[in-house]
Amino acid sequence: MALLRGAWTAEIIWCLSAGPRRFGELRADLPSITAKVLTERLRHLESKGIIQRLPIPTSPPSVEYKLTVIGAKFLPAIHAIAKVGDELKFGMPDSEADLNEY
Amino acid sequence: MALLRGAWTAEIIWCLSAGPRRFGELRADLPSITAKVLTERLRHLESKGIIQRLPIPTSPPSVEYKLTVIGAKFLPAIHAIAKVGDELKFGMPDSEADLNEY
DNA sequence: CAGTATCCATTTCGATACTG
DNA sequence: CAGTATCGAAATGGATACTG
Repeated sequence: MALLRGAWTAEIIWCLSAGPRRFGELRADLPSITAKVLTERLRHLESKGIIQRLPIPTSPPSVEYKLTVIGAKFLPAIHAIAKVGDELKFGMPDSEADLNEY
Repeated sequence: MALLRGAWTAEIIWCLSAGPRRFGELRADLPSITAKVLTERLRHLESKGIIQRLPIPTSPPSVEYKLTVIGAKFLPAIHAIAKVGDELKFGMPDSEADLNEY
């Protein structure tokens, strides 16, 4: 949890789960994140070894971010979280949810 | 993620996954949480419908907290998170982790 | 036992403006 | 394009002391 801390963190990992992505693409994926916060989160995740930053020396410059092997280990957890989110947002079709009190 | 926000939140749900638990028991489970923060988290989780608070009119008074049906939906996600945590702390025995770059 | 009441430090977020 | 610089607001966390 300490590693997933902070707004957007899980969402960023989610976005990178489909493959490497550039800074601008991440901004587009996360419509309401600011450049400042995105940079903060990316730097944080990088410092924890969860993502890797790869500057590509083109002009204009571009930078790619990708999950590391360590970062990929979070995917099952992120998917599980996303699944709960969906269930709570849309409900489960043909649910038996209320049949068994926990 | 918004619902799991805050330190201790996931740990509290984890503690309640084995069954109802009283305030004092939760404090014992989470050795370094303060009463104030525990109360805050419990009230928050209650307001989101994730746990239920059941005062038991004894003397001295005791209060039980338990997961709601909604709260139980978080368990797969919490377990997945816990699993990653273990992997990162102790490493996977006989790992093939590094064979496939993500 | 199960909390409240204060106070304070730190972290985090967001908006806006600017740059190599 | 991919950031950085500032600033202020808000959320969060922790310590300590007190209570019905």
